[in-house]
Amino acid sequence: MNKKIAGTSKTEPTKSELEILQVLWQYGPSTVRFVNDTLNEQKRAVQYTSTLKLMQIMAEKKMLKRDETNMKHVYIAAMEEQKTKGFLLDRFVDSMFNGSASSLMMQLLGNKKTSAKELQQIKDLLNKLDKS
Amino acid sequence: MNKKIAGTSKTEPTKSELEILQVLWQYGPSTVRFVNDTLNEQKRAVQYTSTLKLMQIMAEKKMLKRDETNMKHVYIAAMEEQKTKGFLLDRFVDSMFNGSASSLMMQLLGNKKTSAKELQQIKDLLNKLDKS
DNA sequence: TTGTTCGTACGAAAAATTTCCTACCTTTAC
DNA sequence: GTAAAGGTAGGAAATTTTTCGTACGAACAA
Repeated sequence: MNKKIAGTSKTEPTKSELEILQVLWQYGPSTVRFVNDTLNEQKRAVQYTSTLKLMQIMAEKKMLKRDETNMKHVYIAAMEEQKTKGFLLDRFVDSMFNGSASSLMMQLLGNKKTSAKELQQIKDLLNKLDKS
Repeated sequence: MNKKIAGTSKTEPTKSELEILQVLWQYGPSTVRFVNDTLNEQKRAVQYTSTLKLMQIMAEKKMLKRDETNMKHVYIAAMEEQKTKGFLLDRFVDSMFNGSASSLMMQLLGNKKTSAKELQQIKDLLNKLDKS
């Protein structure tokens, strides 16, 4: 009746946590200062200590590792980018499109004018899959 | 300072709200009882009054409309399925894949989950886009 | 009638998430 | 040396989201 999917780890990043992960994935191991600056620049206003606190929590949860040898601690994403994105994407497709990738594509292509270049890349991708 | 949410159109369903929207999109106008039963069957254990409360809140926020002519109120999704899904998908792609549809595809197809049939449907879709 | 079942309304608690204040230490500039 | 700048830790508050208890009215069967 109320079944959980086997293997679903409890490590599910919240929205803010995901933002931080994105920065670490994109730029690699970083200090809190750098992450915070990047967030403020790319996303939204947020206080230094808020980012700090969140990253500390994430480290506790083992989402991040950190190098404390220096005073400026350096944080590293402990969740793999591909795995995490794959997991989240799967769940997104499941809950929003009944697990149908083509439904998602339809929505994606119908909704937004995807550039010709994007389209071509997708086609190439599909062709590659054919041949392998 | 702010007392009402009504005007503040924050068109962003939470996780639970989205679950309810899905039921209404899938089955059309429904009573709380039906939605609650469906959630318990398809998703997870949740008390009737919890679902009721949430749907009342959603009605306040204008996410749902409701017909009160009968004792059993009937709720209707006020957010369009396509629009909402499109919006959420866009945001998902933007935040997770830098807005790149092909990156998303790559990730999606890299996951073993996509069937051959799905692949074919996606190809057909792309071909259709070519011709139009 | 009467009691059981099913419905809504409302308040508030509980839980989850996010934010920031304060204390205190280290490094750097002068 | 001293002050300013920049760092961490931790607690607590603020917010958002979710859950549920309680009250009470309507429907319905016996």
